[in-house]
Amino acid sequence: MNKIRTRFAPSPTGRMHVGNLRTALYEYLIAKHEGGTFVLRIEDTDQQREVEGAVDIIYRTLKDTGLIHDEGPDKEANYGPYVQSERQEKGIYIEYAKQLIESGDAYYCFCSKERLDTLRSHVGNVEEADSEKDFKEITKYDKHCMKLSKEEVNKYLNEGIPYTIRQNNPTEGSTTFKDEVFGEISVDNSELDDMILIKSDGFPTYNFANVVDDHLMKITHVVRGNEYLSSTPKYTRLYEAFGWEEPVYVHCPLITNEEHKKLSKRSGHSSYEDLIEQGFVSEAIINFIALLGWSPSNNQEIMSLDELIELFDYKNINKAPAVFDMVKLRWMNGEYIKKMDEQRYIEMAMPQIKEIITKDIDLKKIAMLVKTRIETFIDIKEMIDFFEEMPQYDISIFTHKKMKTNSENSLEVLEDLLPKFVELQDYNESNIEKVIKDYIGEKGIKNGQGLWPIRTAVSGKQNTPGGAYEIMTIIGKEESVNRIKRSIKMLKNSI
RNA sequence: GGCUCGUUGGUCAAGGGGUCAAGACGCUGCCCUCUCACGGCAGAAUCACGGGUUCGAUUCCCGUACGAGCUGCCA
Repeated sequence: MNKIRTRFAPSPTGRMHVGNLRTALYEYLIAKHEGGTFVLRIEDTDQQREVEGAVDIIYRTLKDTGLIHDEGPDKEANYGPYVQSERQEKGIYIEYAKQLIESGDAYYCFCSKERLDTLRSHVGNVEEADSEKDFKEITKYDKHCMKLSKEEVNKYLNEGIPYTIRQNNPTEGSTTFKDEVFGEISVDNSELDDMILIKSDGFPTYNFANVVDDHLMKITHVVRGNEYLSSTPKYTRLYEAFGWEEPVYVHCPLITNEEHKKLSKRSGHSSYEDLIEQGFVSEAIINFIALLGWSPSNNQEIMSLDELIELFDYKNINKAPAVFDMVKLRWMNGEYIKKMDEQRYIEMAMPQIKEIITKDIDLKKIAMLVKTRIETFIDIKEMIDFFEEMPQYDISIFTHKKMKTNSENSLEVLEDLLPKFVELQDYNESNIEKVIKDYIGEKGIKNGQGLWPIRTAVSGKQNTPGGAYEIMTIIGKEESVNRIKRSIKMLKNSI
């Protein structure tokens, strides 16, 4: 059996869409599972849409996610160039297109945009239409230019009239292809439009370049989104016209938003970069999208890239579209943060912490306090603001039913303990704990009755990461004492 | 509109002619606990509908409904 070769063929139009990332992931996994080759090819055939710097984003994303390609523009091997505009310059596509013209499987088309417009027929009635969907244009080229004689074609060519080259599809019979996920699919040839192979600017269309390059680069498995399922029969015709062997097709189910619509740029989490900016971890993103439309036979959910390579089998990719569930991604990200080794965690958490805290206190300790409490790094900020500055708060939070606390007994605890903290020479966590524990023991009260008032007094919040000891240690003696004094004052005023 | 595809809890999903229809997220409750979180335990919640085939259909077939994708000199 031939060695598997898959390819990731993005067009450099901006950030990496998660749908594309998942396709890249599956392509990588399919290749690596079998020890095959993963190729990167840049499809920059649309000069209009090309965005500067987008190629760098592609490189960076693949590197950051660990989807390392074996061949590509930066890793030339035997099948280069790996950039379609460079291949176009070499005349590769036009050469193959002409071959098709020779065999009668393609033809020159000189139709103007205006003529093409008149071909569009409207379906539905504007007045009756509920939405634009109900009023759609349908187009199918009428093979007008196929009737041109060879002389006419040459004449137009010599005159420099702009032209495209179109595929000549049969109008009768049907075309069948096999997809590994969706099975056999047949379409009537009458449905097949004579799609454009070479655009009037000389560039190939995506569809044509794809077929030519995949063949030339010996790609064995074509993995792509389900949105290409409908155009695949036209690919089949192309392979047939060339007499080339068709690759194995693996069409992946769509990824949708909560509204079950194809994930769009507007969704806010549609690109890898968006997700990173929102505090997600690369590994978690990869893990999560791997599970969108696929699951391993052992039912494992948390998987490293290596485990994915081991477990991945495209035979059990799903057909149904999958909703991108932000809530589950958040959970998974939290799992990765909890498991993360300390050094890397601190490194990633620190920028967030420094945005909130300017004081010279133990930031690392704060970081460790929130490690099991966050799902994304962005979550840190709102949790730790009280370390920087005591928030405005209402004394009603001293009252807690389960802790059996209220303003009166909280005041008592604070007044009893304040002098002890003031006296405390070595103000560290274990000493603070000892003071409080001793006091609780002497008074014969529950832990909660002693600790709730203190934690509340030094934080001004009902919920905090960490308990009284940790917070007091971090903010230090002076600040602790000041905050307790302030709370005592508030309590006195209200009683 | 046409073509193509899809439909197991709210979401991701396993399964597949006879099951109490896995698991995970989320949700609810309990335990742990100085709060929140972590961790542990428990619970509610699913085979779109209608016909077949069959002793038996969530599973196979056909329709219907609903949803989605495509219908570009975009990819």
